[in-house]
Amino acid sequence: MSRTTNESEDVVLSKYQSESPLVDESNGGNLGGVVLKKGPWTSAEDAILMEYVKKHGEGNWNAVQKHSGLFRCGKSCRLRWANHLRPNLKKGAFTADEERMIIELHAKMGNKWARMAAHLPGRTDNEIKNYWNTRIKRRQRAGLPLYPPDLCLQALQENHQSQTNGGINVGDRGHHDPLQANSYEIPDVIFNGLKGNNDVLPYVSELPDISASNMLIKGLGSSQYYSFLPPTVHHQKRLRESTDLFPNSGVSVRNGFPMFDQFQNDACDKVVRSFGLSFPHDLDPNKSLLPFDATQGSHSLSNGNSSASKPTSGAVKLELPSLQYPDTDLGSWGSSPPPPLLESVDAFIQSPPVSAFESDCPSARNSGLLDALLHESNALGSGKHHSAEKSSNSSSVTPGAMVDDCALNICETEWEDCREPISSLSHSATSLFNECISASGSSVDEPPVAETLARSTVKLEPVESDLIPDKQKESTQQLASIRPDALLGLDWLEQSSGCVKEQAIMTDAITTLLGDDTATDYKQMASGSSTSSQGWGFGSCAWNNMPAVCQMSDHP
DNA sequence: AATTTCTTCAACCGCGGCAGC
DNA sequence: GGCTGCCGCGGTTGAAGAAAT
Repeated sequence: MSRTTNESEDVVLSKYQSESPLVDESNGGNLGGVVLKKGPWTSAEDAILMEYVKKHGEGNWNAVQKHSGLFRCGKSCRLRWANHLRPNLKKGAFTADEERMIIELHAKMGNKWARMAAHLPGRTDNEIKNYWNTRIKRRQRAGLPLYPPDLCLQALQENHQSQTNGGINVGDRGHHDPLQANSYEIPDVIFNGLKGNNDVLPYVSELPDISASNMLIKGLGSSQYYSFLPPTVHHQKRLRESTDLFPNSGVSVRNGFPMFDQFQNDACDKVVRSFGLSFPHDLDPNKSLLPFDATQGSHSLSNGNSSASKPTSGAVKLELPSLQYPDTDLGSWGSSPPPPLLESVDAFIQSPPVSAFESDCPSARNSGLLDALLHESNALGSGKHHSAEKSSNSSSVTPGAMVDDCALNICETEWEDCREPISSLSHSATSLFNECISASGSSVDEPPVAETLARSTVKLEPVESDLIPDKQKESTQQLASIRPDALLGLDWLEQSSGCVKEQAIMTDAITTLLGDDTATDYKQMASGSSTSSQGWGFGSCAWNNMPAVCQMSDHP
């Protein structure tokens, strides 16, 4: 849609110069006393610009104003040309193919709109960007994952198979074939990308060779706590939104995602994307490395204070969060409440780093949380004769080793902050979990799951396990692996607090909120997938070993 | 029918990279 | 090496239209 204004066609440009409020009087907008116009382009201006480009070709945009009499800055001209006047521009809605392409490309590249546009002839970066943002917003509002739930389930099954066959190969990447990989194993290269994306995840900068991906990324990439969640019956509004999104879809959401068929054989993609985390591939598909890219699902995630603190309702406006996270102030780290780790993860999810294969990653900033942790670890470790050295020199450290050996002890004061029940950690985790739940089909009309869960988690009310139906107990055990607090490695806190039974509350809440059917589904799926706590605990495991700002301290 | 709210997208802004001087 | 100007990119804004109330 071009919003070229039609006003008095043959614009008397001088009119704008003198009268229009849409003049750029800012620096650079006033070239030699000429006030440049801003705002919507008129068709006359378009004509002038087109004429100019015909004569002089593209480029040298700043000369446009001089030579054509167009009172627009070069930037504006370039933009207008590139987005609207350029020949061969495709107008109209994106085709299914294009949509699929965008999704794929975004998974690979993150928010590299221009690069994505290069793969979509006739489309502009702006169009793609707008499309993506709109899509994210829509799906976010709908509480839907970017990717169809059934793919999550399938991925889960496949993952289970792979786990059954090969077990979890945590930390041993030496003989790792990425293509055959455990879907959750994210190579360290991801963190190389992270290091380059300080705005997004500043806390991992300058990480030594610790396999941070083991700590963090697996948790995010892990889908157990998401994909096992039952398929859903969307409530009306959400259903409408999803059908809006995927016009071809019937009741089944799956049908609305024809474009994902090609991902069917890529469990990794499915798992990750189902969770709303898209891991950009190496541009070389053969490598199939998975630089961390998490895009969708990011709003609940990224908005650390959204879901948990407010009832989830249709009225809740889920805005795209600003990515402008304040710079980390390590100086105040020790005293400032909750380490913004998950928020940074949230931000990270929102604006995934580009593949580490891209060379344009800026250098890391030595201001990372994990960096700080490591630093402290080293300090403490040297005192305690812990093998911090080991961790810092190892390029592949198992999560367990991380905890056992790394000595990344957080001082108690820091942990005190973490314990704050309504910390951003719990918020984020709850948001995350809420995302999972809602994506699984709970509707906005349903009780606010996350809030309920959060309350459960926060209150730590003891519940007699005897009061919990067996089925729920089952679920409880399963759920223990997927609870947001578990994901955050908070298990030990509860245990140390004598609140183990609180898990039951979670299950109770889940069962209540999801309803019997879905709860049953969930239980079936859980039991069908694995009875091994390790299998189900993978996500938990990952999260338990995650940055564990929370965990690394005095864990017994 | 009027008003409000939401969605979309064109355009702007600021920043960084690069080249030329 | 520093400065300047140009270009391109990605994030954000705000007007216009659509949908909901």
